[in-house]
Amino acid sequence: MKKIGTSFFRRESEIVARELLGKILVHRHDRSVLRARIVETEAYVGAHDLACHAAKGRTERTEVMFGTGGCAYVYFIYGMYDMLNIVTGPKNDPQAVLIRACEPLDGWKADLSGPGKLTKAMRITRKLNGCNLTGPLLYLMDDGARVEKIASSARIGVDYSGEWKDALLRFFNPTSKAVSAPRKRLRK
DNA sequence: GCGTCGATGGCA
DNA sequence: GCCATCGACGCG
Repeated sequence: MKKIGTSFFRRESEIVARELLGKILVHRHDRSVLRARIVETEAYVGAHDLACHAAKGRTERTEVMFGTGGCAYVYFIYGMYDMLNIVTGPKNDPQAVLIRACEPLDGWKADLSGPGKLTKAMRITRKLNGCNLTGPLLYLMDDGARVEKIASSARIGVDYSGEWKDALLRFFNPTSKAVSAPRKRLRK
């Protein structure tokens, strides 16, 4: 069981999105520790990716994505949900991986089968935007677990993104029951 | 089991 | 006026 370090995050988001499957997300909150295994991710591959928020330019909201990989990008959407992303790649290359679903660990009973559900249950909010993922609060662990097979599909909810809407940049563990709802759109 | 719809607020 | 969402509701 080892904590994941900076070099892991400084690579392309597609690679990181695949490798994050099976890794453990840890949030130390109040006096408790919330842990969950990642089973579904999406890669947003850069400013040229029209589904990536950074395609609309460098703004206060997207600023974190322009930093070096290894920080959290947490944004608020639909007036009620926070989305957790992991910034990847080098400085000034805005890439990120959206964490879409996890399985709770340590006997914790929670439904983490969706990006909004998982942040709510894990108490992850915009206050963690910009947080360094190699720090003590929010971080990732590798316990050596291997994901047998990785399934892919188009990303969810990005129909507005032209030719990018069909890119196979959603990755998930097909054996997990915690994968978010639109399992159907999988196309191998 | 499906499709549709409304909640709700920050952002450009 | 959009949204990297979710749960409730109506159907039959």
